[in-house]
Amino acid sequence: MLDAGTVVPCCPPITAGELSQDDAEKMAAMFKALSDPVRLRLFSKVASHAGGEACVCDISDVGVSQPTVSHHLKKLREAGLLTSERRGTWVYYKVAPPVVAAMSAMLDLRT
Amino acid sequence: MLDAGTVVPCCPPITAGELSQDDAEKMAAMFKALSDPVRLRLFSKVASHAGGEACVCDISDVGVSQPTVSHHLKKLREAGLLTSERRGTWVYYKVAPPVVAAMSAMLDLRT
DNA sequence: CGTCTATGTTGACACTCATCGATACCAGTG
DNA sequence: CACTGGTATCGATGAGTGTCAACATAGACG
Repeated sequence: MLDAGTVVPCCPPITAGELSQDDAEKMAAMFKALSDPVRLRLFSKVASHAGGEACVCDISDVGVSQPTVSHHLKKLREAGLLTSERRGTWVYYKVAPPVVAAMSAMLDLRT
Repeated sequence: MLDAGTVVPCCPPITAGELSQDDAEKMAAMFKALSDPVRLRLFSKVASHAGGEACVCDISDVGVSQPTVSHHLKKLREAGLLTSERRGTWVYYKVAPPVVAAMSAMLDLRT
């Protein structure tokens, strides 16, 4: 699939040195995934759900149509921030802790 | 100016609960500022510079034209991630720690 | 198999954005 | 004052993106 499960966190804190072109593109793609209000809300709904996991049906009331929700979830998946799994009728999304941790660590300003 | 110095960090870790529409829009705007490779590189150059501060002339070799660099720095300023100050001939940009810290804290997955 | 519900995909459209050349603004220096 | 170098703004353009309606797919159930 397009799950981008191979995305590997890459970078030390920004204070540690300039990003390479490559690293900048990788990290920018992750930030871009969270750069839309609808995606941020979907992401927060999954992350704050019990076990960091939620069914699409539990989180899809964000004010846009169902295809749009699906589209945004795909973006979050491709960015490596979420993973998805089908269990019977429903599809469950859960957060990918390593990737999120990499973003958080990059913005850590402690020297 | 448009410095958006009034942008206030708002949000607890995503694991703590769903974001409101308003908070989602605020945070999305910050993430969007870092969602471009050129901006990320500019930001990392400033953040990794001595004192978290750098002259535009020190950081503008990112492979795009001077107007484009200026445009991206403006975006980072408007998002509240950087502040700027003119000192004589040169303009210096420095990181805005509270805003960056808010983004980092939001992605903290500890429960 | 047929049907129903949940989710993903496609195609189209309006809108935003990154980029550049040209130009304007600002502060020294002569 | 004119001139020069650093930075910001403007206008245009091509690429990218969020959104929806329509359709497709997948599993459950009879």
